[in-house]
Amino acid sequence: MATATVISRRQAIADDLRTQITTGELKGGDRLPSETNLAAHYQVSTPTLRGALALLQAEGLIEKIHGKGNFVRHPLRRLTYIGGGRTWLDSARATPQLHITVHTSQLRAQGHLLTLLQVSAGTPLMQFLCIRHEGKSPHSLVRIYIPGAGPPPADGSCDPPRYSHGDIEARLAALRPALTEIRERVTARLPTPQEVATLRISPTLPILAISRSTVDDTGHITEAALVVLPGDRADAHFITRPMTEKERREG
Amino acid sequence: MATATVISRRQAIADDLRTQITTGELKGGDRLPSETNLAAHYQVSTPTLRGALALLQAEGLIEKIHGKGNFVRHPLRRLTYIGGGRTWLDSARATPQLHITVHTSQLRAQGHLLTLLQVSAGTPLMQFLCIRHEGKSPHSLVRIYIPGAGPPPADGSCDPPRYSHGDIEARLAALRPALTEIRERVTARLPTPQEVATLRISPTLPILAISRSTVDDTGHITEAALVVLPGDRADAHFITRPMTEKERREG
DNA sequence: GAGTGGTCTAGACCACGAG
DNA sequence: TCGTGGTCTAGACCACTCA
Repeated sequence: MATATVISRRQAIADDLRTQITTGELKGGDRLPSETNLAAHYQVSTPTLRGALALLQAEGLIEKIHGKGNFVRHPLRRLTYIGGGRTWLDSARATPQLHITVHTSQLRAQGHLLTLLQVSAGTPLMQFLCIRHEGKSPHSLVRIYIPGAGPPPADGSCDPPRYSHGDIEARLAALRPALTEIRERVTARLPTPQEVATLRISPTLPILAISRSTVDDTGHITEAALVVLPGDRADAHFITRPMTEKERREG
Repeated sequence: MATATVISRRQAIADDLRTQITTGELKGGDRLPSETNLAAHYQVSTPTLRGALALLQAEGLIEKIHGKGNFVRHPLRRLTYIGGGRTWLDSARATPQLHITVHTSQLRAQGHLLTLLQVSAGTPLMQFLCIRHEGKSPHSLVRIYIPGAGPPPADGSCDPPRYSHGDIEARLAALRPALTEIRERVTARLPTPQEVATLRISPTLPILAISRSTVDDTGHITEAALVVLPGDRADAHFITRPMTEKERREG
């Protein structure tokens, strides 16, 4: 019995659309026909057709935008996060057409931030929410936290002060000379519904999540960051010098 | 407008089942009620209920077995890969009940191994395929490659020589004093069908993949490894000492 | 308001596993 | 054979985008 390869309808449709995309018949930025039309064309019901599109979305080939349509993604520009504090500088140089929007806010430490920053609950924090864009599509997401209140707002205004990404770079660079080590914890997980929305990715597209703590020579954490990198467009590099014999015994 | 959190039916059901699992109301190995019964209990249609189960499967909480039912996975023992060459020693100590099976083979370099090991096609390699088990379930997977032929088989026998995991550790440790750096490239991706089979995981469970190259002081790669860690049961830590000013200028 | 995707329904039929 | 999960249908209704 050659039941070995029972190709489901959604697989067959996904295969067809995938070859149209990879052969260039459908180019990056193109809008697909509406799901209703596609369903009629392939003679399947809409849920089945949506199953096919979900596969393509999980592969990062298409982008679904509610109310507008399904769009072929531009060929993915792979970005490399570099560990050890050399993080965004190199990649920003390598791909200058990426731009970053920053939202600044102040909040008080709670939840997982307590362990990440090693502070007690209620400690004031500056949060920098940085979203990288490639063209009009969101690419990746970083939240940077710095303990201690930033410059207070002029009056009772709710608007936090505005910072550019350059400001943050400068501020982080200023912290560097005194630091003793950078700890980076890397996990692979599915995106949260929130991340699905802001990054417009599939709920089944793996996320490379990095939580980074920068420790100064007094043992305090001067900065922490939560980096969210969709797995289809980013990876991370770490280069480590070997420990000496002495370090290995003590470590 | 409080449209911010419209919880879908499948999310609500997944949340309910998830808390039942994490609180221990449903234990590892338990079989869930049939999808038809669950759908009746939650008063939803079967496709909706299956959507909820798909979420739990992607999180690694349940395992679907066609024709038998849906089963709660045994609680996951989280393991930490430590970068920079201190890789398996610490974690093995921390969880001694994990055991590792090693399959040794010889092959000739080709494909992606060429760039990983920086050798030319056809170079003989030793491959150590290490599978970690926790009890009877496979946990994670490492392939270690060392350029150069190992001890040749006694005669024409196809069986490669057998090594224990300790042998490999010893061999890697012997390489360490002369090495200059370890490069680790970390990605998040979906598992290959092969990995789905050998690790018995969901096709939508994110994988943390690490490819590691160990470079000696002559610039040659003495060892490389491909580490496959299911995202629900492992993460990776990297600790970096900061570069000096001199290093930063040169780097 | 017109058109789009997002979610859901209440069934149907097929494929697999075990007795 | 029976109960299970896997796939699919032909609609319905809601939410979002844009003119």
